[in-house]
Amino acid sequence: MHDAAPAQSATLHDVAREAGVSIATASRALNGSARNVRTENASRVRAAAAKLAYRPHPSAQAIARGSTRTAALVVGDVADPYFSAIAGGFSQAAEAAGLIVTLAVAGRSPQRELEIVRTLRGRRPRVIAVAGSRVDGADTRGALAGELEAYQAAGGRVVMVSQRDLPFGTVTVDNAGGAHQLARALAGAGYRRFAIFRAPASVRTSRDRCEGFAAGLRASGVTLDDRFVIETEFTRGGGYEAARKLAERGLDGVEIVFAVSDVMAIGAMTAFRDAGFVPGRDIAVAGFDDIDSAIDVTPALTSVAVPLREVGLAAMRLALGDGPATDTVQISTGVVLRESTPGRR
Amino acid sequence: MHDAAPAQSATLHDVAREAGVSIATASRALNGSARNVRTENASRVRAAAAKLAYRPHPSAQAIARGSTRTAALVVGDVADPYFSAIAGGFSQAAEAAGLIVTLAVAGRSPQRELEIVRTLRGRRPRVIAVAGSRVDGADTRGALAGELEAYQAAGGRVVMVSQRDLPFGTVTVDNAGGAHQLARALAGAGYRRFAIFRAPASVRTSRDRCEGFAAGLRASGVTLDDRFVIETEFTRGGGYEAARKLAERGLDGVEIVFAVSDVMAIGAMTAFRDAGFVPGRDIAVAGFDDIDSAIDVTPALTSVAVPLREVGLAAMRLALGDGPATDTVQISTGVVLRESTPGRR
DNA sequence: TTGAAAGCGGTACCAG
DNA sequence: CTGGTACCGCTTTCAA
Repeated sequence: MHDAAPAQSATLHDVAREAGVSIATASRALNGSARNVRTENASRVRAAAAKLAYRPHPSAQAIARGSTRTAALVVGDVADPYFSAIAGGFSQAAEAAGLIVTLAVAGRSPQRELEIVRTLRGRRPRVIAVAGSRVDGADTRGALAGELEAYQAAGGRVVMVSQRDLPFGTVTVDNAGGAHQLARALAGAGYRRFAIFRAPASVRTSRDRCEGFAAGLRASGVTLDDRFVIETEFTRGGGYEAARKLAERGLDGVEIVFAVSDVMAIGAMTAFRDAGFVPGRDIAVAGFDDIDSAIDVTPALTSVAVPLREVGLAAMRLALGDGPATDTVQISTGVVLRESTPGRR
Repeated sequence: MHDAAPAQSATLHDVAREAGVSIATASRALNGSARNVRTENASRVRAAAAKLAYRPHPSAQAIARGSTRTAALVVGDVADPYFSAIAGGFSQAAEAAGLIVTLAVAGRSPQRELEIVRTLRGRRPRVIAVAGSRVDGADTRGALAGELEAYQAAGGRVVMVSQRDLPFGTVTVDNAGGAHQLARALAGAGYRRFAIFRAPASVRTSRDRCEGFAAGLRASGVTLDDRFVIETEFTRGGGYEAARKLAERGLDGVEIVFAVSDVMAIGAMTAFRDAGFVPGRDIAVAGFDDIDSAIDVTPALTSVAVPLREVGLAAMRLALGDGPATDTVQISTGVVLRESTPGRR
């Protein structure tokens, strides 16, 4: 006994034969634009299709009409709540538009990101959205831009999520503005001795937040001691490490830490606690993003709310909209004060 | 001035012409199986391809060779750390295998899940992995099974993630066993008056964990009062609500809550705290999954560790492996005791 | 309204 | 080893 040949799924051809019409008619009845099929024929075709469990072959359609029904999203790391929230919004909007989402994970490497965009482009999605952390000065940047430009020239829609540094449609988050406001609010709450946990300067998001924060302090007349601007990894682990070191030195007189992302801030809080300091009492902590778990940690984390789902939705809308392909949509942010920064005095 | 025609990307045809060879040779040089192209020709073709920035058209390849290079993953909700961790593992393994991941979000609705699988199937991915929360008794179950069977009969690989209740390859998590061990450990720590926060009985994962836990209590000689088996939503909000109500009644003498997932448990802890009870001191809490944030909440959450990334990896391996299409891989779980259950006495 | 037929971008078999 | 060519499944003129 040998393997049964895998049952091939029915093709349009089969449906047409079953319905006793030409394959052209079948095509028109099942998908077609101008509905010019006699109702009787149409229903016979539909019946045949149902009977045979016919499914159109998207690849065939794609190649025949020169366009697909997919939207591609590149993220740094799906498991990071920042990206997964964006992905949630994006895929919701995509589904609403009848598009299937193709997800690629770049693992925060510009090199990998470039490879991915190259591959993706070959698949001719209707839109490519890139939500990785843009990194300055990467030698791959020019190549990435070139790849995306070529894709766009061939009719694709490009959307960048985060900062505008390439000439494509962009959904920006008001990182600098949010950080500025946060700094003012914290200075207003009486804090004077700040530390900042930031990612390497090449990470744009981190840099923008950091600069906005510094500007906000300046505007509030607070001096920021550069020794306390600590560079670490843009992850929970990075936040943990930075906090651990600071705690080892007995906090060095620092009253409050601003970490450029909530995951870093949360890691930092745990590190402080592990070292015997009570976050919110011995040391205040603030983050950025307002991810879901910000309200579930103790004390609840002060943060800058970024409507991440909305960012994903906006990216899709921008891609599908008929505005110029280089529009920028700015998503605004807002300070949320919680118990991790009770204030001084 | 009118729109420039979108620059079409180069086709194999163009490459062949540029290289001065036939399109068949070009195809062989660029992709082909048996490499039987004179080296000189091969390099000319490659040069031409590079010059023209040629990318093979996956849809065309798919239709020509009758198979795609994609793997589809259906999840309940990308933004849920449970699913996003699985998605992370899955896409890592997929990339390693040269497959592109197509992600669909079913929003925890069996109806939507069915529609999605239908659509997905049409796209002929190499594998379809379904990680949604399997729900018993949904009238769509038979239809789902039928759809997947047809897909499999046509040569596709199906992998279910969670429990084995359909005759496909399955990655199961030892939900019952882990919950059983957890119950024994907690009973051993001196707890006697338990409450359980569970999802509706139709949600298999929840039921398995619940039953395993109850069995573990029985094995430890602890009686579980049915009044304290509380049904709620399988989300953070569900955990929060259940805890809020319990707190309203002054905890009713309950010493410890087992929530069938960490997100529920974390929501519950926040609710207890909001109501003025200190988790870990006034009321112990345990969860399941051991998601990342379990160690960042206060007190750190006792849980059952489920290696979620590993689940995703295993799903992909199972799909690509050449074992029988109905293999089951069991992912084992382990109790992690933390400060949210300090023990009594 | 309908069918025939010419592609869409590639693959693979078959002679040469 | 290489080119010619028949498809793959579907869409879309073009005539009838």
